[in-house]
Amino acid sequence: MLDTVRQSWKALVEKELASYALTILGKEVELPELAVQTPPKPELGDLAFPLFAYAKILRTAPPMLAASLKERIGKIPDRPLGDLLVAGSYLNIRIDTAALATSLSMAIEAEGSHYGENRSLGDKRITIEFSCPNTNKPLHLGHMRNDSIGESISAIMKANGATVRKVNLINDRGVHICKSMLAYQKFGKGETPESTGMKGDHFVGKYYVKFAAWAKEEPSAEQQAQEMLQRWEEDDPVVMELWHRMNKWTLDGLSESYEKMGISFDHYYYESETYKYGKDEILKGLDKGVFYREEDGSVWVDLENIKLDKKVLLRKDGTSLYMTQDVGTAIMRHKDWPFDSLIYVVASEQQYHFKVLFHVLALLGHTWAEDLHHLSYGMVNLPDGKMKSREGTVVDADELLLQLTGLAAAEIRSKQREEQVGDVDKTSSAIALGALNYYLLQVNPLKDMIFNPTESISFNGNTGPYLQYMGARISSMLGRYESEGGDRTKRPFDSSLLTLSDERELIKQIALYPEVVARAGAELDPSLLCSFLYELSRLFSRWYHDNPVLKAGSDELVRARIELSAMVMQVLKNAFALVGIPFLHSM
RNA sequence: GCUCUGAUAGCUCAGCUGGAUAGAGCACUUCCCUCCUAAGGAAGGGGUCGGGCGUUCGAAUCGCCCUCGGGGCACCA
Repeated sequence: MLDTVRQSWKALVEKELASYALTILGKEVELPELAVQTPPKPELGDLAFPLFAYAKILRTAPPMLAASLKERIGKIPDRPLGDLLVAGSYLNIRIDTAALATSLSMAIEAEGSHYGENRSLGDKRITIEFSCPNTNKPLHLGHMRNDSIGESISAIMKANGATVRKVNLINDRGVHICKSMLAYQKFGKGETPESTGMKGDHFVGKYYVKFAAWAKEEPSAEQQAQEMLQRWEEDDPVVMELWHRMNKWTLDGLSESYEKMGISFDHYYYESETYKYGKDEILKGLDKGVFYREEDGSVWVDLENIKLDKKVLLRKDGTSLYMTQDVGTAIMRHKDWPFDSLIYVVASEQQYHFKVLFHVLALLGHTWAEDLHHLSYGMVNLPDGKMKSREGTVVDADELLLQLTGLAAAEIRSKQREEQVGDVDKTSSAIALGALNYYLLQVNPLKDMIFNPTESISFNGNTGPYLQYMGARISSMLGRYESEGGDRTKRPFDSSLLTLSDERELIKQIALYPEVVARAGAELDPSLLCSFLYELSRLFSRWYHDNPVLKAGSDELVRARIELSAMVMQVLKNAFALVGIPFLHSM
């Protein structure tokens, strides 16, 4: 909505520049495109057009040019509403925020939870793969970053008009899975998650750790695990029974974690079912002549034209590899649910793998291979270095969430807010989740991030709970307004009363929201929404601290400020939904 | 060796399709609850934007070189 205003001013200034050029030079000239910027301070207006670039061509000093343009445009009778300002070498515009507020209010009223969405992705069908845990241990912080990003990007793509299918590929086979099975067989003594009261994934994880300890003393441990894998591949009934049982334990545990973290999927794939896929596809490529066979029987792809090396696609014994599987699963997924685009949310260490994978799929002639994306995210490190499972520095997901929830509950109690909050457990879980998602999504996905436990459990400053607090404050304010007989659906309201600098800033920020949604989608970057949210909350916070809303004086001013607050709340709600922050009416 | 990626305040991060005195949060020093929830607000100190050269009227932002950090380059996943 802000963009419409911006574009109409830009077109107008460009037109006047051209006409000015004609007057000065007596002929038409090609002028550089006009840049539209935001002035650094509110006093300088809302839009800025730097004029440096025209000085030479028009033989006019930029401040002079700004003054001329101001005069010319000022005379145009049907120009857009707003004031023109000359600020040094810039021509600035103070837009008519009252008019903007009126149209925003109508738009938000009409669109509600859909305000900010767009149809830029049309009805594009996008499959998004994320999470993809192993079934031998519980989730840790690294998974949480993956899950937060995956869930958020899915929501963002939907908000940009796409139809999204979220898929999870469970890594439930392989030698690492056999390790926990083997350790359980040797040391488990028949205990179960039920008998020990442990969550299934933690229970299985315990045996994975146990295997590592045991392998230090028993040299044949690794080999025994390999043998078990062999038996698994041969469908040995004893191994299969154990495998089914232990996988169920882990998956039940993971489901519980997902549920708590607000993560869900439209479809689960299991590597035990997909790991043999892909072989036929590779052979098809061989027939087509896009791959080649070495003398020893292995199948390769030459990646010279994308400036990479050669890559094996099938072993000499004809068996599959990681790459083979991924080729197979991509094709199978497309058969299951024909997509236009596929996004993999996978750590940045696999960039090479995906470059090759996408190229191989293109070589096989799949048209959809042109729209494959690796949403690569950086590692999560701790202040004193990397997380290392061997050194026990891994931050466990369930534990962290539990700790955060406990702290939130303690905060509610210390403020004696139990009564207003109602369900303390539910509210503290929501606060914990908001804190965690915001902390993880705040950083640009591409970058490595440092997870500071002390900072992450703080609810002050630039945090999820700060945002939730602003939402809750507005909610209770609106509640009071209505309980005191106010009617906030009554329209129109007098937007011309919103003249304070902070009010103008808030109106612009609200108007900016749809653009942020679009950009977050285009750049696959939820952190843009986090920055936006923080800025919106900070503006609101400052404004309502200094300016009474319910006690503003006149009914009209109260009504106008209530409307502004309600708009902020709706935008907070909508944006929260895209970054996994639960909206709270009270906290 | 080849390649991708990063370096901004003591710490964690924004800003990077070039533009006006480089912004937040935390931490530190002050101040503000007879007033809609102080999970808040205000003020202050703190920066040669890793270094150099270049392009430009103008560079944290673009290009080249260098330094340092992280990843990747398996018939592992």
